[in-house]
Amino acid sequence: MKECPKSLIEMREKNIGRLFHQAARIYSEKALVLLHEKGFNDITLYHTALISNLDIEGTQITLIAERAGMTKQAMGQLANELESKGYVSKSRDPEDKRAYKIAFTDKGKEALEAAYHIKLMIEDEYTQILGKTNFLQLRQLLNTLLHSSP
Amino acid sequence: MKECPKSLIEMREKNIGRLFHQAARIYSEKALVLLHEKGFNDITLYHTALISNLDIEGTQITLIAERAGMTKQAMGQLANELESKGYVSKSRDPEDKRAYKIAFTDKGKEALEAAYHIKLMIEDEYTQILGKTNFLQLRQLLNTLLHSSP
DNA sequence: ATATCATAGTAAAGTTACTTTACTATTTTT
DNA sequence: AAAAATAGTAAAGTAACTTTACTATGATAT
Repeated sequence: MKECPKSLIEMREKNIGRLFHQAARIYSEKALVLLHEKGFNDITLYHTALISNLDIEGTQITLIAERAGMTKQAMGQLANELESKGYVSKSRDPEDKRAYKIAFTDKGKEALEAAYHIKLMIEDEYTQILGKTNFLQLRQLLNTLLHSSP
Repeated sequence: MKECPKSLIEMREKNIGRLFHQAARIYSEKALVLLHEKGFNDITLYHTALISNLDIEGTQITLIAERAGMTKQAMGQLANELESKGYVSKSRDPEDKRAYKIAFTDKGKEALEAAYHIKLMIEDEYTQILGKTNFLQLRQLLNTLLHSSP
């Protein structure tokens, strides 16, 4: 019978990976609830893969997919869904007849703006918990980690 | 035509929620690659929902499910998969004939130990990037955030 | 003691968020 | 003008779940 070091039991407590996951999940859930409360209740977290990679002046599906790190098929599907919900428009790119330009509709811009305010609200909440300096340092540390990790 | 404040464009850069997500994803992917390299290549991230909530002395399916925040059906399925892969055993709980006790096999304990070393390796890498004090503070700040956020 | 309610787990179907494979319509390169 | 690359679509498949519905056992209330 293999023995199991005590440390393995403690392992779960402070694991930085788990902390990242929990933090991410809590943030997402909170943001989504608030977005739904503001009336945009047909948006899921999946949709944000498109929304958060769409430029104001419009973007091709393949480029959005690349930015989001997913296939163009999946992004095409997302674009259709968000188009039918009225958040984005889909029009032929005049410079390339194969391509489409996905762009925000007015409703889409309103949702984006709502999302921005929610972001500010949550950051405010975190600042109140941690203090301004600590919050800024948390963000800075995460940024450093992500930019230096290959 | 709705106008779009400039700040919305910058919004994506420093969003703390996105930082959490990216950090979590990068950590997970790295950990999984290393675990596969150590020979445990039939484990997915999904499986860690069971593994990381299993006590050394064995745990009932329903309790693991509760800890992982998922249904007992899903956890039952996970338990069967990990049993067939040889990482956990499934035996009737002598104190409750309805229940099963899921426990690590020797192979499971080896995988857990490997996971522990991988955790240490990644933390070490992060410490080298950020410095010891900063790394510890990052973990502390995340802990504070998660424990005070309702 | 026994009816009833709760709990542990299973079975099967459905859903979401994707990927893979295979295709068409243009554009670019040669 | 032919060949190769690119933008997008279509349809099927997969992973990671949940929902609904069930059985077996245990706890509680009379």
